[in-house]
Amino acid sequence: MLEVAILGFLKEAPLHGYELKQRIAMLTGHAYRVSDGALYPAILRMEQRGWIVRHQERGEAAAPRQVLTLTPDGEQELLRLLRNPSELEISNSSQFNVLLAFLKYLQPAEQRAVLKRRLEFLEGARSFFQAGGKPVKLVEEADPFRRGMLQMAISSSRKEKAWLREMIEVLGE
Amino acid sequence: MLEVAILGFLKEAPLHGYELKQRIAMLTGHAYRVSDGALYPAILRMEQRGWIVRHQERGEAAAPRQVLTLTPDGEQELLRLLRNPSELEISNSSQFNVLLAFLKYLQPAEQRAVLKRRLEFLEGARSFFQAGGKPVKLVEEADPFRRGMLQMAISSSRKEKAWLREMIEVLGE
DNA sequence: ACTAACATGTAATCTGTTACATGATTGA
DNA sequence: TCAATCATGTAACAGATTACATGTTAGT
Repeated sequence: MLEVAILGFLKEAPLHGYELKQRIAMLTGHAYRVSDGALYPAILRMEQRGWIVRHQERGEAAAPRQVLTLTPDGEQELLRLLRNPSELEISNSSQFNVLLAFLKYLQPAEQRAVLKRRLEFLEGARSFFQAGGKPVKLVEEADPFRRGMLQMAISSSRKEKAWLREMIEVLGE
Repeated sequence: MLEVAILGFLKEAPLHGYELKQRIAMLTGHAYRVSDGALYPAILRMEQRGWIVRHQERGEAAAPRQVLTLTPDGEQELLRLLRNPSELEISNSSQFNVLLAFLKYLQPAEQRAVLKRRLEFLEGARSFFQAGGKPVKLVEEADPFRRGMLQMAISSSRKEKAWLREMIEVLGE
């Protein structure tokens, strides 16, 4: 996820680490804040793999900025990651949203394939949420907190499925 | 998150590891599947800390089940975790949902405090989602994938805030 | 005969969190 | 003067992923 986000934002424009951190926080609605101890080692790793290069620039304040630019290899890696999402990236909303944020870089047929995988996941007879081990229907759930969860989950799932179906049709075949 | 889920489900009833895995998957709408390499070491850790005890039972098929029971210490730990959620657990929807699933074990005033923290997070002037570094309004977002993200995020956020306000009022003062 | 579900674990490796470490600029 | 924002990094530790390892039972 971190890697997709870094590569994705760098494809849009060269950025330095601090800026990446802010954009990732915004992208996820501040639900995920990258820590320095995750970000800077990740940048270093990706530099060593040849996906990004850095050049120094004097900072606005404080330490000099390490401006990061995507290499052709990095771009290929981004596309590869977007084309082949893991099960986690398909099933987890936050992870999937990161994919969605950079899906524009794929071809329509590839975009369609990713959206279809997400739709199939959501459509799967997964009857989520349960109390005593068995799936629970909204009306049967007595706990108001779980009722709330269920209600919100059902409503967002419905909305997302409708949107996915529409997009898949537009991207069309 | 894993620990809250394990302790929470075990407060409902003694369970073995495999069953815990299934319940956690259901709880999260299959968005999060605990791997064996995460679950069993976690169980061992929690046993060593005195939060759970195990007793063997012959398996229905396969290996003998290690049925896990919550100790009084484990129960205290669960309550402690529910009362003092981290920023991540407040800000991340999936994490927050796990809290919600076991919030019934807290006192109304404590429940209220947790819901209020979540509401404050959602209400914060965070203007989430962005394209070029600045917050973006729905109408200004050209990328259909990001538009979709934004739309769905706005709608679920609205729904959740309304629900939180209602619950907070019901829980009183 | 094979696959899925049942059931538990370990080991290598990777990644993340948290805390430490440093230091400049801007605004209250 | 103090806090916030800017800006980058390292180190100790905890935790997760993936693959390995083993074996049964029920259904097709």
